[in-house]
Formats: sequence, structure tokens, C-alpha cells
Amino acid sequence: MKKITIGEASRQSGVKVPTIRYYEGIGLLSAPSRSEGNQRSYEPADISRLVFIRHARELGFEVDAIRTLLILQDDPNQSCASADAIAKARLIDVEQRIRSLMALKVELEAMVAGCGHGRVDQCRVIEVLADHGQCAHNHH
Amino acid sequence: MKKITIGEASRQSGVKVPTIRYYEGIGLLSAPSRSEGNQRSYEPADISRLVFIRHARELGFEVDAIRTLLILQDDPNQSCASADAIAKARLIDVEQRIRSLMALKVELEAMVAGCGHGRVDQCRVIEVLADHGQCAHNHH
DNA sequence: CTTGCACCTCTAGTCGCTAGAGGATGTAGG
DNA sequence: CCTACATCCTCTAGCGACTAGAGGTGCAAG
Repeated sequence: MKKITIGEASRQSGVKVPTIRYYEGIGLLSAPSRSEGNQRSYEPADISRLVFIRHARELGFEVDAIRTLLILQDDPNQSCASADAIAKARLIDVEQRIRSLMALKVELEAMVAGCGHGRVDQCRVIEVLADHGQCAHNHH
Repeated sequence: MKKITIGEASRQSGVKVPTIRYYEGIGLLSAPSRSEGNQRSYEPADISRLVFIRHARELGFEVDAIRTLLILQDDPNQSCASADAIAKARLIDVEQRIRSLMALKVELEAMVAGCGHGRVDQCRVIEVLADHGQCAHNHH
């Protein structure tokens, strides 16, 4: 029975120490047992859970979505329809973001290309920002 | 001299009323004159400024960056090198975000496609989240 | 004159952490 | 055993960019 300190858990999971305590506070991670001196003592299962959370966060899932995914993970007999729905919603969101960012990219490229590196009154960057009508994404 | 109320300014600029007040509070917008009854009274120039800010926010510029852009806009004799630099930095950021999101998209698609719509213990969504080693972006 | 909307200020909440204060614990060396 | 030092503890406050709500005032139409 080796005791895993919060620092060790952090190193193994890649989740920062204050973030681990934060996750405990918001109920994503259940409170671990404590040492005699009141220090948190984790088990391997907690590390797995932290890795799960970190990975989901990296994929942009919100904490509420992760909460649901963790509940599903804890009960393997359930249908995975919810997990599927959450992942699909996230996929749609990511696709939407990519589309917006592509539009932004086009507009920013035009701004940067149009900048004659002269004075501000000839600068397309400022001009485009000031007058929405001149810009690439006035589709709304 | 028609007086523009904050509500009218909001309608014309597309910036919400509390957000206009917020912008005034953080010094993005200078405090307008007031009516006898202490109500804010805007001028057309303020509307242009709000449109400028809104558009810049839509393009993802941070408030600090917008502050700099507004200073540049107010002094058209300045070199537009700063504006150019800010726009270029933003472009690089957007490109980076697009790359990350594309990687995410690939991974989420694999998750969704791999979900057999059965029980959680056969669900790739949960599985991939639990085990980083199985996923598409373990390049770090 | 009254109704009702728009306006005012102020505080607190959102999300997902992060930083810092001020103190206790655990460990390694002398 | 003592000391030094890293790590741990709790608690509160701050970040960015708003948003929501309470509690009160102004103003225009009927």
C-alpha cells in the first residue's frame, strides 16, 4: 500500500496540484483518504480518473459534460447513448468553431496583406475594424 | 443635436446595454455626457467606436489589444506598425487554434465512429478518454 | 395621472482555474 | 535532536469579459 501524495498524483496525471484540489471541491473527484497529518492520499484509480478528466478537458469538454461521462464510466452496464450524444455535440461545436476561425483567418489575412506599413490613416487593419461593411464576413 | 440613449446606441452598434456600461467602466469608451435626469447621451462617434470594438471582439481581439488599436485609430499620423503586429499575432493565434481544433475533430470523429451504440463498456468514447495511449493525439 | 418601459447604480455570479497568504507536515542531512 | 527545506494544508481573492439581478429613478404615451 504505497501512499500517493497530491504532488505525486499531479506528476502522474499531468493535472496541477491546485487543480486537483479544485476538482475535489466541485465534486469531479471524490475526497481521498488522509494521512495522519491530514494530507491527501490517493490510489491508482484516482490517477486514472484524473487522466480521464485531463484528456476530456484537452478535448474541450466542459466540466458538466465530464461529470456525465464519469458517471457513465462508473456504470459500464449503461447504454452509451449519452456518451455518444455528448461526443457528437462536441464534434458539432468543434466543426462550427473551425468554420468561424477559417472565416476569421481569411479576414485577418486580408487585413495584414492590405496594410501598407505606412501611416494609420492608410492602414487596412484599422479601416476594416472601423467599417464592418468593408470586411469579408459581413454576412449577418 | 439628437440625443442617443444607451438603448439606441445598443441597437445601432449591436453591443448590449450592460456591455456598453462595462466598456465605459474599464475605460474602453469614454464616459458620455448625461441628460438632466443623469442618463447617458451618446454621439455618432461613440457608435462608430462601439462598432469598432464589437467587430474587433468578434475577430477575437482581446480588450487590451483593442485598447491599443483604439489609441492608434485616434491618432492617424502614427505608423501602423503596431496595428499590423497585433493583427499578425492574432492571425498566428487563429491559425494555431485551427490546427488544434482539426486534431480534435479527427479524434472526436474516431470516438463517435467507434461507438457501437451498445453498452458503456464497449464504448470507444469512454475508452479513449480513459486511456490516452489509445487516442489519435498522443503526440506529446 | 398612471402605466410601463427604459434607464440608473451596485453587487455578485459565471467558467475553470491560478496566485498568494499564512501555517502545518514530512524528510534528509548534520 | 535540530534545522532546513520542500511539500502539504485551508482560505480568500483574482483573472477575462461579461451577465444577472436587486432596488430605485426618468420619461413618454394614453
